[in-house]
Amino acid sequence: MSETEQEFLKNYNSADYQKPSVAVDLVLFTIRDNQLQVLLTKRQAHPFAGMFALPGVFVGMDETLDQAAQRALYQKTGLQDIYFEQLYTWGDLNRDPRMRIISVSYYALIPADQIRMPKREQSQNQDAAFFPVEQLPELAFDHAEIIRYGRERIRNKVNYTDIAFSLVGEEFTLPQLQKIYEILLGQELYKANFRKKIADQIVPTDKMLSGMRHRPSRIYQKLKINP
Amino acid sequence: MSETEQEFLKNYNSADYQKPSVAVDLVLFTIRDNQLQVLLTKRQAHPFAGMFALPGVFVGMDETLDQAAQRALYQKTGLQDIYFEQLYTWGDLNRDPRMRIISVSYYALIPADQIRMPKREQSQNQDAAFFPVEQLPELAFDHAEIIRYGRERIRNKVNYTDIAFSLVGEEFTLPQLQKIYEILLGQELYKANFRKKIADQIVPTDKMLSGMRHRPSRIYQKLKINP
DNA sequence: TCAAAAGTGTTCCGAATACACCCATGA
DNA sequence: TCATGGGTGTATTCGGAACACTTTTGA
Repeated sequence: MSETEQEFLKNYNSADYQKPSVAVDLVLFTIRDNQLQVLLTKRQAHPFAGMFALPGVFVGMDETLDQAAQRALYQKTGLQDIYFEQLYTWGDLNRDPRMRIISVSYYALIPADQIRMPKREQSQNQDAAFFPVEQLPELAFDHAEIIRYGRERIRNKVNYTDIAFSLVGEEFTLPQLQKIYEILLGQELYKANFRKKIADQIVPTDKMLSGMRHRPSRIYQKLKINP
Repeated sequence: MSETEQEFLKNYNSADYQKPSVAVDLVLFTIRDNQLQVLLTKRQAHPFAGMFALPGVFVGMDETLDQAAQRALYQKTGLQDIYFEQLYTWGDLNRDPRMRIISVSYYALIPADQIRMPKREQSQNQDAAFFPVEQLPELAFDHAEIIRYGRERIRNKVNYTDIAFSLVGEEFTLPQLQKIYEILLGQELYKANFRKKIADQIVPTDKMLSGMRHRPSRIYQKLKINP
C-alpha cells in the first residue's frame, strides 16, 4: 500500500467522517385484475409506522447493487429470474427522518402467474400486498414519487422494448398480450395494428384457448432466437 | 424519539457496521473541433496514478446528489446553470481498489463558448482536459463504461428532447445546430428535413453570420415560450 | 340464430426520407 | 464568374391510424 493511499485512508475513514447509508428499494409491478399493481409492505416501526412502503434492503458491503436488488426480490417474493432494472437514485436530505439514506431504486416486472403472496417474515414489515397504482394508500418516505417514476419509465419502454412480455407467462393469447400493452400504456389499441406490430416477436403454437362463449384464441410464445 | 427508533439507530450505527462511500462522478460533454469531447482529470495519486478519470466528489452529508453534482461541476469548471441529469449508479464491488465506493454518475452538456479550461486546483487531480470520445486515453476505474453509457443516453435523447440546444450558445445558425445533431447522432442529416423538424423550436433573429466565402446564414435563437 | 370476441385485409394519412433546385457571398 | 455552402419547395416512401369485414364459439 502506497504512502499516499495510507494517508488517504487514514483521513477518509476517520471516525468522525460520516457516510450516508445506501439502500435499494424495489418497485415490483405486476398486472392483476386488469390493473397495474405494486407490491407494498406495511411498516411496523417508526418512522411512518402503519403506512405502506416499498420493499427494500440496505446494501451490504459484499454485494453489488444488482445483487442487493435481487436479494430483496428473493426475500420479499421468493422469486428469481425476474426482469429488473435500475430506475433512479434518490438522495434528498430528509427522505428518511432517522438518518441520511440514499436509495437506489429498481423496478421489476412479475408475471401474474408467478406470484405467491410472500409469507410473513420475521422482518419489521409483516404485511405485504399488491395495490393498484391508481389507488395507492398513503406511502412512507418519497416512495410515491419513486413509483410514479417507475410507472413513467415503463410507459416509455413499452413502445421500443419487449418488457411487456415480462408480465405474461410462457404462453399467452394475443388478446391477453394486447391487454397488457393497453394497461401499461394507459390507452386502448387497435387490434389489427397491434398484431402487425408484434408479429415478428411471437411464435404461434398449435394450442387454442377455448371455453369462452366466443371464438377461441390461439396461444403464442415469445420468439426466442434473435431475428 | 421512540424506543424502536433508538433501538434501530443503536444497532445500525454501531461502529462495526460498515457503509460504502458514495461519490458523484460527472461526464461533462461538449463539442469542440466538430467532435464530442469529455472532460477528464489526470490522477496524481494511487490508484491509477497517471491515468485519466472523470471528475468526481464524495457526497457530503449536507447535500443532495444533485447538489453534489452541481458542486463538482462548479469546482471543476466554474460553471453553473448547465444542463445536467443523473445517469446511472455504479456499485460493483471492486470499482475502486481502495474501498467500496458507490458512484452516482451524472452527465452535463456544456456549450463550447462557455468553456474556460478549469484552472489548476489544489486537489489531487491537477490536470484536466477535454478528450474526443472516440479517442479516449486509458481510463481509471469503470469510467470508460460510464462514458459509453452517457454517450448512449445522449444519442437516444437527442431524438425526442431538445438537449442538443444545450450545446450551442444563445444564438446560432442552423448549419451550426445541424452539425451538433449530426455529431450527437453519429450520422449525417438532410438539410431540408432537419430544418422542418426543428422549425417549431427556433426563432429567427434579423442578424446574419457572414464572412465566409459563401452565402451568409441566418442567426436563430431557441424558442422559449411553451408551444 | 345470435351475441361476443377472435382474427385479417385494405384504405387513409402524416411524417420522415430523398431529391432537385435556387440564392448570396467572397475570392 | 465560379466554387461553396445557405436555403427552400416537391415528390416518394413507409409506418401507424383507422376502418371494414369475416370467422368461430357457446348459449
